[in-house]
Amino acid sequence: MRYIKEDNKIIIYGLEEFNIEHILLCGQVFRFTFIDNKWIVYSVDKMAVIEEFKEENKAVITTENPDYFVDYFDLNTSYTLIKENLKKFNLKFLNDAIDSFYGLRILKQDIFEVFFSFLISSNNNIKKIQKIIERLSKKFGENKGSFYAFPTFNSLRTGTQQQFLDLGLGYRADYFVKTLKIMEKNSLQNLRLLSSQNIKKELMKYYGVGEKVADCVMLFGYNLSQSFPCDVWIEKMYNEYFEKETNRSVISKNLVNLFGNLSGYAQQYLFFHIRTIQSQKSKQI
DNA sequence: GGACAGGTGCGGT
DNA sequence: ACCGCACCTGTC
Repeated sequence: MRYIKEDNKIIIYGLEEFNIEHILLCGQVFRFTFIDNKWIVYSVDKMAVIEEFKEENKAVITTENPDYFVDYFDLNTSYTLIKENLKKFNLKFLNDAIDSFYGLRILKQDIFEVFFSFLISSNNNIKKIQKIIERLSKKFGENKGSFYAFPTFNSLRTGTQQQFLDLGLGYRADYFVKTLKIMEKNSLQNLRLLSSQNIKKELMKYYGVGEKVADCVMLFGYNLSQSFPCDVWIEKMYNEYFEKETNRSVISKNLVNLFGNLSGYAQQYLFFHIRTIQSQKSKQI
């Protein structure tokens, strides 16, 4: 895939490695909207407008921060290579998933935003998570004119349990209060320097962070692709295509052993695939 | 109404 | 270590 960076835009040639719907709808990111045939993506205090031109096989990203979004969309990584390597496993359902969601990419998101987004995600669905984050940004984030920035730590730590409850966090309000308290001493940035095993251990010390959320933060925030977040959907997939196993920790470990540093990519293709199949099934009924 | 959702912490073994 | 259970809240 080739791209050209200009003052206020990035032009991407080759949609086989960049499909904005596949990128945004695979569950890794929550702040985006679709207006007038264009996608708008928000990251921390920045925004980008993405428009695809299928007939010309190109996409145009308009933004005041092209450098930031080249990194955010990980445009210097070849997904053609990743897909080739994943296909070497000769798993039909994985190959089908890759063919269906060919233009998917794992975003390099801000660690703080990822952390708190996935702290909300426990026992929760994407739509609800998006609404909570929207309200959270409006309440605690900086007003940027056309949108609200994701809250900063200093802003969020002024929040009370009642305020978080009012935003619809439910029992996760407690996760926020306690985790923000812990975070006054340990910063997320410092964890970057540790081994992946220790990062996971440290992440799980925060209240409300279990293995699944930790794996998501590792994959989407620290870009450690040797992570395979296992939720109900991956569990279903594993039981259907691999073997019967109900312990999600075991499933995750087995899949990381199989896919190595391609785990995160395999997870995204498979997750999207199994969820799409499931929602098609429920529409038929 | 009641079951369920993209998990986690807690209290039992 | 390994289970089973309760849990806010919106949606079907």
